[in-house]
Amino acid sequence: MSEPPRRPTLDDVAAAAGVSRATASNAYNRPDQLSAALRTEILRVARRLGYAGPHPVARSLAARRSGALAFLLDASVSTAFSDPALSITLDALATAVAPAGDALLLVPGGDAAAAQLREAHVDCAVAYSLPDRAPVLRVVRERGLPLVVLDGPARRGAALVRTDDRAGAAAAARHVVDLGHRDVAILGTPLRTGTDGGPVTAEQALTSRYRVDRERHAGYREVLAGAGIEPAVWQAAGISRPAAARTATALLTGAAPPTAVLCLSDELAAGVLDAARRLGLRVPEQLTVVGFDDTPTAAAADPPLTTVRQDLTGKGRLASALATDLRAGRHPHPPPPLPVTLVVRASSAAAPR
Amino acid sequence: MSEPPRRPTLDDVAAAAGVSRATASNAYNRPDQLSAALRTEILRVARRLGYAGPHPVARSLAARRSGALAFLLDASVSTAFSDPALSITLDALATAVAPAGDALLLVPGGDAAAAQLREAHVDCAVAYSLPDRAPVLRVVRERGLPLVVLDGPARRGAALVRTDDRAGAAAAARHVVDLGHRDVAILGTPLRTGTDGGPVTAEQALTSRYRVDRERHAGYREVLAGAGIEPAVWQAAGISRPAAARTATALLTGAAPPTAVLCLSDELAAGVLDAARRLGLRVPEQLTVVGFDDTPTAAAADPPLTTVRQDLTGKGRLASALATDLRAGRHPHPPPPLPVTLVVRASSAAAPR
DNA sequence: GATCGTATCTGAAGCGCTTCAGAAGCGTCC
DNA sequence: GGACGCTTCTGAAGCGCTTCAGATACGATC
Repeated sequence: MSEPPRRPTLDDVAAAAGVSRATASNAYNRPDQLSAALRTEILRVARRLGYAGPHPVARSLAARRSGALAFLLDASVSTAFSDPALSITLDALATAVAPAGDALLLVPGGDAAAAQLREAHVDCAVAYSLPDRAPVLRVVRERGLPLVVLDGPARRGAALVRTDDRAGAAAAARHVVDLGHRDVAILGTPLRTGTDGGPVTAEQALTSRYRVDRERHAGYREVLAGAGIEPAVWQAAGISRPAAARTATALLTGAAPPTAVLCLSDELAAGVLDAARRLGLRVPEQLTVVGFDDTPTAAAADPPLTTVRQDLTGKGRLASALATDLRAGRHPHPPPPLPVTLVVRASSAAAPR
Repeated sequence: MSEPPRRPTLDDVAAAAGVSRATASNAYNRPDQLSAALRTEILRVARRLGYAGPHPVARSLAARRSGALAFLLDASVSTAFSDPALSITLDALATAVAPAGDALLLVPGGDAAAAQLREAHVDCAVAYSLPDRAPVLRVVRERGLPLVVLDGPARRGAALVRTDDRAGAAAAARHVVDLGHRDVAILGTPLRTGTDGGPVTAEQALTSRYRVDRERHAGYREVLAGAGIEPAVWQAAGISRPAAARTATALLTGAAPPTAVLCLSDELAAGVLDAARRLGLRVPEQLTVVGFDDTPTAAAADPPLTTVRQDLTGKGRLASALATDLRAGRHPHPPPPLPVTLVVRASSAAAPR
């Protein structure tokens, strides 16, 4: 194995073109600072030497900016991405930052997250629905990184993007109450990792580590309590559709099966539909199921899910805009919560009598 | 808004601790190069000053390594992640590189991909099932980045991780042939973007831009042709389950409905199950459906999918190992194709007579 | 013809760190 | 008592680039 030849640097290009390094640099960064002819010549020489452009790391060091944002996840990659709401939001964010040449550095949850972020070549962090005391946020503070928080937790100095989850949940609950349901269950995400799923107390649900979950539970409860309904609250075995199906099977075959299930996400709701189908329960005649988020899963479900729509794409784009402000040293006004809409489809109907 | 105070540097720490910069550096990077007592003292001083550790970018420039790999996707984030096979592979890769402090920079397909990679602070790239002439690979070459290719396309100098897709497809086809099916359809991924889905010729399928697809189509064809069967080959409207369901509805209600559908992924197969259910077709009695990959979707489907298992986690781990070799300047031996296994579940049965 | 503005290019000072070749100090060994 | 080997620490040379304050040249301006 021969030693790989040293890659050319900007100095090599400058020397070969007979100009100063500053001029060679300007050929790449400030075309208006040199004559067009010379610029062309420099780029031609660069190509001849096999120079691929200024070294990104050196460029960042000198210019004090890096072309990447850290995207902080709560869970492992496969777990986090088992809810399409994440993909959609992330997609919008990635698409919004791409034109500026920026990319996203994926920092999954886990033991290594803090160390990864400590070494990350980023000048901004975007947190996606982290639990209240995520250790990785400490590194964000220590490094003094601008922070955009999606969904929570709130942090001083950070820009918070949130949806009016409570109002959305309230609308969903109102919907099932109006349909005459009295035996209502709420299916939420796992309150702690590694659970098999099952009933929890309303208090436990309201003190979830995730802001979004707390808000949604609170919204449901608000309306249900107002209607004199004490819902059964269950945590699913995971956030994926199959995990929800497992838990829903237990819920629907339990001692006091509900006639309506309010779910904290569309994936969970789709899992409930799967479980109901296997149990021979007809939706919506015998069981009403309501989701949350209005991901493609909702419209494609059988029957199509009644759900609470939130603008996931707008969320990602807003995060990008806030990150841009923060990186530029501007301190944007806190945006208002993004609105939600109840979308009534075919998975909800009057309570069986 | 006051000017933010300049963040302390290693020089500040060294000065405050009364040592040279080299020693302060060693406190972080080579604990064996200084006395434990002094090291503790230096770190104490650092904490007092609010020094968060060596600046990652400067560190990378000096040490000539960066703590990140680029993960190159063919499509947008939400599209790419609509197949869990990607999440699982990516998860394994991310988990494997995390202990070394490395993270993954997400580079989605699209116009900005090349520019993003040109600016990326990475010292290795991992390509996930890119089409044959992905423009982003040109930047990989220009920058001289080590490259690990998952599934394809092969590139000289790159480490290629592949699965024995052809054998897997052949096994799936053999299975349905042995069950007596003669009217067989193949449901593949879109051959070009933006298609509505529909029939394609066998030749078109065999010249897909994706190596994996070519191999799987070839494997099916090999066995089917040997049995004298000319399958109907369809491309789905997308790689997601709902997209597959749409196309499958057309396929199953067409002029010559198949009794068995071989699908290029589990998501596609799940979509076929959805379509069949809505059409009142019983699986497997009236229709046999076979998937590919054995993602969690397969086992959780109703009925559970017969599919071809490949070791997605192992694939991600192998990619990590190869990347490590490449980054260290070692040139690993080309690994053999990862093995596949046919997993027979409840979605396949003898052809209706 | 002196002054000025403009377009173009350069020198040099960093950006914040790693690392290598020593230097210094000190106990050991024969 | 001098050579030797350790451990511990330092000086200085980069890593490859951006950018700012000039320098230079030249046609325009009054």
